[in-house]
Amino acid sequence: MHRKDRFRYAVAVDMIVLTVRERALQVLVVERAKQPFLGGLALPGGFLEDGENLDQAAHRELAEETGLDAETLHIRQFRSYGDPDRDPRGPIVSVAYVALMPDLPIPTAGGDARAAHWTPTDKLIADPSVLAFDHHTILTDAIDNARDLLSHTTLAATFCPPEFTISQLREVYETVWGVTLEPSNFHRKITRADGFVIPTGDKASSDGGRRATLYRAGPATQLHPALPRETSLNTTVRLGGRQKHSIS
Amino acid sequence: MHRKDRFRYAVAVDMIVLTVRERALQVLVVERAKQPFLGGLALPGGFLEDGENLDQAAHRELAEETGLDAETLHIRQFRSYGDPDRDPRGPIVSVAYVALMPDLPIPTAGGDARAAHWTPTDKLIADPSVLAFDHHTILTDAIDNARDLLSHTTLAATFCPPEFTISQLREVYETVWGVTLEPSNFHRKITRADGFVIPTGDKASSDGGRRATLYRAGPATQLHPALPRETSLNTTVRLGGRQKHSIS
DNA sequence: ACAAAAGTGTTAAGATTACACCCATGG
DNA sequence: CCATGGGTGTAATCTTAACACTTTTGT
Repeated sequence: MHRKDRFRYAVAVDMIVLTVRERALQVLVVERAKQPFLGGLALPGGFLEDGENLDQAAHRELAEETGLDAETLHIRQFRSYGDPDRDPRGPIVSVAYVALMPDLPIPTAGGDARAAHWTPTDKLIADPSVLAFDHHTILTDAIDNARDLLSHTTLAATFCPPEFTISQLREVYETVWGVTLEPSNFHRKITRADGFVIPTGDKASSDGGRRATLYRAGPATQLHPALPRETSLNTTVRLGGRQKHSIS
Repeated sequence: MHRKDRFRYAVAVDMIVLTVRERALQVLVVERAKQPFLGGLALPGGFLEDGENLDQAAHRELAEETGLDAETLHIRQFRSYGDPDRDPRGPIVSVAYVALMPDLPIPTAGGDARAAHWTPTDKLIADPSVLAFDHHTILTDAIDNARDLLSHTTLAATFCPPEFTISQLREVYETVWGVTLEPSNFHRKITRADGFVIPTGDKASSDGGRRATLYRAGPATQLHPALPRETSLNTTVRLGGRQKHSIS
């Protein structure tokens, strides 16, 4: 290690802001207003400013891009990307943050000309060339990670509004995992998991059906036992005369 | 975002190299050979070199500090630390990597004067001032993360040599979690989990007891169902006349 | 009344726990 | 032969999966 010939990098944060919206997992993307990739789609993000730490930069960027104060949202550092040629402008290390949020309207982007908007993730993942830089890789990694976390944490609730029904929570799991879950068993499992959800006392309004109890997120962060993604609760499908699991 | 007034950082990788050794979770630390913190203890690591990506730097640093080729080891990026004042030398973003390895002798450090040596983690965690920089925080975060991962992944096997017995694997869990597990039930759970361990056909040598079957790590990475850290398999303790769980 | 969603009951199958007990080995 | 650790058997208990069925709402 020779003195003083250290390589220097710009450091950026990139935000993967996910929500469940219209029965699809969607992510916030911006249209780039400058080179490189002018006019292309990218994850929102930006460079660290003087004196800022990583978390502060992530919160600031989220506020700038979405107008949302991130106090109540789940924001968490995910991983860093540092390939020397990942950005044509030069050596840039990007620290990726994942934010999970309910399906809120985005109060239009701030000072930046580019506006953020929701996009279904499956379209972005299917074509790796749609997103600029290495953002396709970052998005894919982040979604894989989020999917894993749903099973043994209570994170799914951060996709829901402050008060929600068990069915809304089930829709989150079903959408993110792309499975169908058995409503009655799901209901029992969630309501019995200690500290996952707590009833508010109110009932949701209904459109053709019994009114559901409203819950808010409880204090628990870990879900035990886990909600298995591949084996249980998947609804059975009858083909011919015998039963088969939809996933097996 | 004003053009060209980007803040620039040096980028370092820090390695949290963990093993289970002498019935304790131990970590590789080095004695610092220069300022700052000259003579103090720190996690091994170093700055990125020209053209290197993050993973390459992590592998290079591990080889330099331990002489070990990291092909077979489990190395994984963990998280990044970027507080502006985390290093007195200036703005340095550190990308922390966790490596889990069996209890191998460290073939003495390479070109660097400082030698790496194993240290029990509990001593380092108990006194936050022993480690230089923010390495106490980094180590604590990494260990918490590793503990969580053991329950629903097959990572515990990466603490074992290429061929190992179920008891050795059990010792890993017991040591990292600080619990006692019921040997017979643990045996069944592990051997029945699909793809976790596969028998080599050989038997281990014994010192007073039946010779144990040797296994090597299987292809599975996720463990299902998970090994619960808090509730099950913990051995019961008899006090007075009735049973109590050691953890409950 | 009817459809549709919420939620409870029930039963068979499977997993977990605690512990008895047999097996193999070194001293 | 006996202490020690490896490993199987087993019964009580708990959890899960599947689905029938009741409750509550809007149309």
